[in-house]
Amino acid sequence: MPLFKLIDNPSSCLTLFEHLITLKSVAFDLQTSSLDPLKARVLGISFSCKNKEAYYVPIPSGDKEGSKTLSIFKPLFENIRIEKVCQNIKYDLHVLANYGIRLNGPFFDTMIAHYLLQADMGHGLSVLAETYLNYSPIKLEALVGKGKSQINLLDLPPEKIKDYACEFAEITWRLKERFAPLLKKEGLYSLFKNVEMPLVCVLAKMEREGINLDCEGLTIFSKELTSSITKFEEDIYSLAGFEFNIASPKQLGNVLFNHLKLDDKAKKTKTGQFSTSEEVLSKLKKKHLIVEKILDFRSLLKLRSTYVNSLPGLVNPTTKRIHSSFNQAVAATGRLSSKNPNLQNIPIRTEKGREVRKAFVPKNDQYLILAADYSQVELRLIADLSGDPVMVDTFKKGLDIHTITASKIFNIPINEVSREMRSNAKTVNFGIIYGVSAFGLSQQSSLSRKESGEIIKNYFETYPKLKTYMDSNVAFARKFGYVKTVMNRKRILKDINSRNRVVRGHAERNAVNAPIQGSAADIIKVAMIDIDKKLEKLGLKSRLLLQVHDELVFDAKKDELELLKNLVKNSMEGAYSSSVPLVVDLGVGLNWLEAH
DNA sequence: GAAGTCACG
DNA sequence: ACGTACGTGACTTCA
Repeated sequence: MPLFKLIDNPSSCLTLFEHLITLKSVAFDLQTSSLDPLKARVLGISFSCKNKEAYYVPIPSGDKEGSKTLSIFKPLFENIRIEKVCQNIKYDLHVLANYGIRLNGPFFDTMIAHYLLQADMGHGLSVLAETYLNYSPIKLEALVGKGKSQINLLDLPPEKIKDYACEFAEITWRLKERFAPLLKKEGLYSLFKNVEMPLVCVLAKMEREGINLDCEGLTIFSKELTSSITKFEEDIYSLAGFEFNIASPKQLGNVLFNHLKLDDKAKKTKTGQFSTSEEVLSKLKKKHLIVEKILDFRSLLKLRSTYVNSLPGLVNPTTKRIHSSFNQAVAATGRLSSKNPNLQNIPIRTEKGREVRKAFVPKNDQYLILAADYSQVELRLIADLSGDPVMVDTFKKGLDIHTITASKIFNIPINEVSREMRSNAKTVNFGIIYGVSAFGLSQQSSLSRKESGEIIKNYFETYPKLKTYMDSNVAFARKFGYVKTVMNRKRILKDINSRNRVVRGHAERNAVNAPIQGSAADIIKVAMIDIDKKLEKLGLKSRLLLQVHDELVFDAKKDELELLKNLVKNSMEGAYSSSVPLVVDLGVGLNWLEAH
């Protein structure tokens, strides 16, 4: 039987603290009043630093006393010599920050450790315990119930929480013991120690900082959208001859293909329904006036529901800012993701969409928005990694890669490259990163399938080492079952030797794409850590707010602007030494759109 | 809760 | 003859 002990009086708290402070590493877990890290209060802390042993310290309710118990452990949390072992440490970082406690590293986050070991599996504590410790932990549900009758941990006495909380910390401890040697064995320890763990703090700061939103602007825009939407709705009903729910793909498909018979061999989705996707509808524009109206209607509806109407509701009433959360352990390639709200997919491609981006504004009139983005970072990386002399040369000379590509694949002088040619070349360049096929390229561009095939052939003749590089990635994956990035991040490709060619094809494209997308992710993470360190060291007021894969967004204090621009550019461009220069473009403005 | 669609890099 | 570009998250409909 494990030793799980309830520590519920001041003197035993002190004894526990005096023990823990002598250790090199401590696992802990917080029980809290809310899943929202910015408002959660601590109800209890469990500690473990030994197999089969853990302690649960309940925090009495009422802020004053809560702070008192927490303050006993504050020197432990802030000690920079004691490793803190947690499952999803960013959450604990936030909750302790709510009490003015700064949780200091070194950190060992078991969730992120496992993300590096097996990116495309789940990283929840119970899955990990089952997989690595052959043990099924008590479910939170067993304590608080589920659905409507779910209660808050607040309403449970400490004795009922003790076993659950102790177990959580003890499992976290044991997972660390498993994962630390595995990370070393797999060559992932440096990425873990020097990139992912320091990044946790940076992300926590970004989330806590939030970003300012111009809600009034959005309210006005929402009214505009609504009147356009109503107009389109009326037009669509009259063109169809009756009313229906345009937002229902099922009803829409019925109207377009059964009533109006716009296409005899209309594409179906995998469930047998008519597809009404933008891709399908775009090709039917010429057949009937209704089609374009539907496309416009849908794009406006999307803007209104996903952004214009919902973002203001996500402004935190206390801070008056939007606090997204950045997930460090979901994207299989090593990228971050953003949710609640997702600030990595704010519109920019259409005129109406850009109105949304305008609503992201500086903290106050002493600040501006600074946006810094890597120019074609993935193509530069593929040039670097393949060592293709033609592509490397193009970037070294600072030439426009898409124009040069067009000139070479269409075999015409640079100054005769048309807009359409450049655009097609750009599509091919992107296609390369994704693992092109003639079909895929023809879908994305104005080219036929045959033309696409020829262009891909030309492309690889132009950049011969790119083909070699892509093939070698696939061959590597076949042999070892994974591919890796410049910082040794791995992506396991279990289907790379599958007998099913669709499944295998997907894995093969991943073998090409993951090292590129993942390396770009590694590099911007290094830059973020470096920038954060410098902002801190110089005591600047400017703040990193968002990361959008190849872009960083800042609240830039006006009197720090020049300094900040230099600092950011240098950190980003210097985050990786490549045989081709990494180039960062900077933009400044009164909102996020202007900063581009 | 799955499916379809669409916003971004 | 097959199915077909990489990675995410959020909203609406509908069973």
